[in-house]
Amino acid sequence: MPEKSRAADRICSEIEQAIAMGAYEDGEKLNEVALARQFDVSRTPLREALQSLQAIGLVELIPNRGAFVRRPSMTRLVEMFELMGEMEALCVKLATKRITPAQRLRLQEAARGCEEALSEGRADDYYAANGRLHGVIYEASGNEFLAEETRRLLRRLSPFRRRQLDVTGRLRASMGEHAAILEAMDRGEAEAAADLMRVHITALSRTYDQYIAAVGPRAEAG
Amino acid sequence: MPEKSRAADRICSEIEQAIAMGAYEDGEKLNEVALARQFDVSRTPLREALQSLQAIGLVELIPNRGAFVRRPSMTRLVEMFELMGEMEALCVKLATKRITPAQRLRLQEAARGCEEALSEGRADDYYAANGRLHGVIYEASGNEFLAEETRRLLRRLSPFRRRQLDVTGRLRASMGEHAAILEAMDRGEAEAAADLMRVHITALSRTYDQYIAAVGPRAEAG
DNA sequence: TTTTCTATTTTTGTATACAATCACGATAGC
DNA sequence: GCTATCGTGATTGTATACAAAAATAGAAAA
Repeated sequence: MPEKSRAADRICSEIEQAIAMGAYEDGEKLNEVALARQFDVSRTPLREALQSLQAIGLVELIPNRGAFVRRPSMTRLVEMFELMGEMEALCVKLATKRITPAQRLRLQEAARGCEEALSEGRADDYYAANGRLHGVIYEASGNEFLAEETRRLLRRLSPFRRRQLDVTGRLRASMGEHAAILEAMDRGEAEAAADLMRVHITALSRTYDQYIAAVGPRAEAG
Repeated sequence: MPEKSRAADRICSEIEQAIAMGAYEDGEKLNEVALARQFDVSRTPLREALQSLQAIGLVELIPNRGAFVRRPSMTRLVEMFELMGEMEALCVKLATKRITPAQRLRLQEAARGCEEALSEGRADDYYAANGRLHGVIYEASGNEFLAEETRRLLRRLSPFRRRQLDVTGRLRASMGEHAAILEAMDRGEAEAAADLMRVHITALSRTYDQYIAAVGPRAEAG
């Protein structure tokens, strides 16, 4: 697999990772030439990467001033999760009314995938199936724009995710919540399903809290 | 007022306007050198502008392929408004519980501003006060991230807005809806206030429909 | 000491040059 | 005739050079 083209993208990912790992202080200024030297590229692709990072919200670009790291505080992560929960809840609410038979099948398939992966203790498979399940719900909302924005927020939260934390007892509980959501959807109870999803995401958020508390506001990168 | 620095920003605004006005076909490829010549700049700031436009969702950048115009269809605009309505409704729901006394004062001030502007027939003042009113609600949600994302979506919708369309009878109706929302908030009825806001935004969306229908999928820029 | 202005240095923004990749058409093979 | 391969031109990605703006430091004045 060639991992070549688009230096800008590669740099963006690396810096994203570094910021999430706490390698930079919040508000810290990023020096373009220094970073360019560090990644062994010119300033051109580096500046592109900085713009991409701004789109993700990890840096703020101030004209004629430079790029400043915007590392989300714990408060902000909670805020982001509050919105994530509401958006997923909205997806479920709309999906309950709009889901197509084909989508319902894929939803059930994903749910089965979660069950099997969990019973066999395959964490990676569980996360994959879990991702499919949520993805189908976004799609079934019938609002492609909402689906895109939800995926975008998910991606924005992902660098701060630590899967291992889920592996305790949370995984099994998560399964049960999925089942409850799907049942509510089957009964056509949109609001109930939405509420369950909101709680489901909020519960997820707590594992992030633990991560943040563990890593702290300032941690070293590998 | 100096309108100088940051050619990239200027270009971005101009292209944004052009796309909104229908100067480009959806899916049309944007040639970098041609655009650079057109705006009399080099490719460097032009490419920055294209990235900014991608962040707004008006173009899609495909690696090694180029920039392609993504003009929202009527369907997509409706989808965007559906989400906008839900986000504003969420802001109201949270604000009902979390609003501070100071914010409540500013909310009432903005509402008064709307009334006065309307009674005096000053449309511009109305839009300004209306913007303040919604802005205070975003802020009062107590979720700064939600507020930012809502503002971002508002900005993303704004190029497709045509104020004149509101001036018919919609303006007065809008006022009444504001009043109803604020009253529900005062009574602490979060869900009711949220529902009112959702309807309020949806009603707004219909004026956009009219605009789209009038301008058509392909219109000429000024 | 504090402030303000200025000269210098640093850093950002833009233009240009070069390299890599893609699109397209011609040609060869089946 | 159809497909595949290759070569050429066009287009995107990156590096470098230059211009403009801001940060810094130092000196002069209050």
